[in-house]
Amino acid sequence: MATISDVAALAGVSTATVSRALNGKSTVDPVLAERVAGAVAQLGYTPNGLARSLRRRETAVLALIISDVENPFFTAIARGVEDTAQAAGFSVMLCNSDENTAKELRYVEVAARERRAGVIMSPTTGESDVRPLLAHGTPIVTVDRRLDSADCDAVLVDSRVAARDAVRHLIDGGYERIACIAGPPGITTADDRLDGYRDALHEAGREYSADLVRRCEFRETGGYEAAKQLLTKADPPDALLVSSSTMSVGALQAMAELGRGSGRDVGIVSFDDAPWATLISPALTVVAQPAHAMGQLAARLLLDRVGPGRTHATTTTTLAAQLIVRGSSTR
Amino acid sequence: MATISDVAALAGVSTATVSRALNGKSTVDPVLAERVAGAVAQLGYTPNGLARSLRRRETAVLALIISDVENPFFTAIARGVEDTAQAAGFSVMLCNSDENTAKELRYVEVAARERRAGVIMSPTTGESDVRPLLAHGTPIVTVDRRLDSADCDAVLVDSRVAARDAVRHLIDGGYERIACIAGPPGITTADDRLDGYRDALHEAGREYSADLVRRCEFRETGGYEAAKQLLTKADPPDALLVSSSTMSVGALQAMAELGRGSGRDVGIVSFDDAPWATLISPALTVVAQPAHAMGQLAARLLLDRVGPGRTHATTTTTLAAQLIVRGSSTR
DNA sequence: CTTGTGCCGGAAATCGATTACCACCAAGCT
DNA sequence: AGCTTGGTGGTAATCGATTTCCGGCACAAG
Repeated sequence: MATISDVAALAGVSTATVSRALNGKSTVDPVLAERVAGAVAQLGYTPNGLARSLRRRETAVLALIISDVENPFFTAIARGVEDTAQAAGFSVMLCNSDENTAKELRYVEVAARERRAGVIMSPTTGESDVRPLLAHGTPIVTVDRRLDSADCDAVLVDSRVAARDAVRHLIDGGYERIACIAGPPGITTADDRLDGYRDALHEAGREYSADLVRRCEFRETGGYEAAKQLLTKADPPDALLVSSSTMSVGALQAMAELGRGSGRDVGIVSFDDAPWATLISPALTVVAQPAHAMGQLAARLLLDRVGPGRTHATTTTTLAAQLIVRGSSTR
Repeated sequence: MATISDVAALAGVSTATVSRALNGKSTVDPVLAERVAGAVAQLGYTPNGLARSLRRRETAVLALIISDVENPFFTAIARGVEDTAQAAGFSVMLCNSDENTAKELRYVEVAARERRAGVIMSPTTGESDVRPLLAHGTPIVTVDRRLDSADCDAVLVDSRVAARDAVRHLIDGGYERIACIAGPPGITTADDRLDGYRDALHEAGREYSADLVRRCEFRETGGYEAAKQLLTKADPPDALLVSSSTMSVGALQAMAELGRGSGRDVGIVSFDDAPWATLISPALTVVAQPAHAMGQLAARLLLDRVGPGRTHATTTTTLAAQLIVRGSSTR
């Protein structure tokens, strides 16, 4: 493995000159620069990024901690983050927390230990432990979910309003018993969406009933179980507000098994637009979230804080979600 | 930022002892170990992973270079890789090459520069440049696609046979003019699937016609355009073999726009099982690939090569895909 | 001709850990 | 008693780059 000393020896200069020639910081005699370039090529020298980062006390790597890369919503965020980061010369380390605070903390510790330039996370809970990062002054930006345990930039969607609007839409459509399949307690978006659901019922003068609420993981099986339970009750709901597209896959499967068509029999509105939403019949009404843009923005905010003393006040950006009405929410 | 020297000073011992106490390599007097632990806690010390990696000449980070995290097939692979890596104490750096050899090479260089422990990649072409990795002896495992430019472990699916079987199935179902929507030339799976398509036609004594083949990106828009072109021909096909679920979304959209139902009007078999495959009507016949298992296996193979002189012969594992017949391929 | 002013490149310090090597001490053996 | 042995812990080298500091040289001004 060629090192900078090997290059220096071969080029007949000092390591300092090699470094200067390669980084173009200070001016170097063109003749020497040429010799260095030749030696680099001849040896196939690749600078050791670890040594460089150690000396410079900075890395060009961001960590992205999300709950699950298999969830298309987070995938779109990841894509936005990666696009922006890579354009700025940064790499992205991907971490799946699986909504598990222990796993999340482990990744936070790794990010701190490896001196990542910054961290973008969708925290499992508002109280997730990020002290290892705070101790190092590593900038943090949260995306999709709030973090109360630290003061940092946040890129959110107004889930509560979006959920309220979705339920209003169902109410306007004539649905009488609207149920809510919500995410696990403690996850800020899950709680917010449930609050929005309540808001809409309240506005319409309807009673809120815990009977019509199921809380489960943001996964297909969660949606399946929840929908099955709800629809096999003695007095089943005639509409569902589902908190993610992954859950909707399960919910729609349960409906199919039970012979309930969407729209006419059971109205359904799902969070997250999915590519397949228009392929099913009737097409799925969704609350589309600007996931890719969220990722991009989060990355930009984070990159703004990377580097020396960039400590402006923290910001919270709340983007609007868009209700896209299709056939599944009309009779 | 507390360093090991700070800890040593506070505990009244040398840095060597701190290191030994923390890493449990050599035995350390319990009294001193206690003092070290106290100092660590008091200072909130986190070891600098860069310094450690530099000295140890090894890192606990794998790079995963795939074309697109938004493609569920690759996402599933990523998940398999991450699960296995994280269980072994490794982190995963995610890179999107976008089927772009320049971008791919950039990531290969980063992986080499940052001395990643190993690289798992789905190369854009069989000739992708991985010399920077070879120069460092960084182990490589390819997943889903072959790499001819280096001798490394590979985890593949027998795409050719799978495609052949899928087309056979369509032929048996009575379809007469079967078209193929294939991926870009140069991508090994794309070429293999096309070969399999040819094999089946040949076996059945049918003529191969380039007219019935479209090559496009593994994306929704690619599938859309290709299907639209094929189905608006003077003599349109009555069945489609589509090379990925992302393309199928587009193809199904095109079919819907043109008023062609799947199954009866146009038979369709798609690579990659998708969660929504059973939600559409008729349900989509697919060639399911064991993506998660592929990721796990690739990670295990890679981890087997990480570390000193683990240089056993390279292996190629070819997994079978499974044809899951549903309604979209029967009249 | 001397002094001042840049500029360039080399020597060496530095980043923060791990680890080779050695000094020291206590215990065991002849 | 003297020597060996084994276990501990400190000193300093080391990983491979970047960067500070300084010496030497060239050129301009006085």
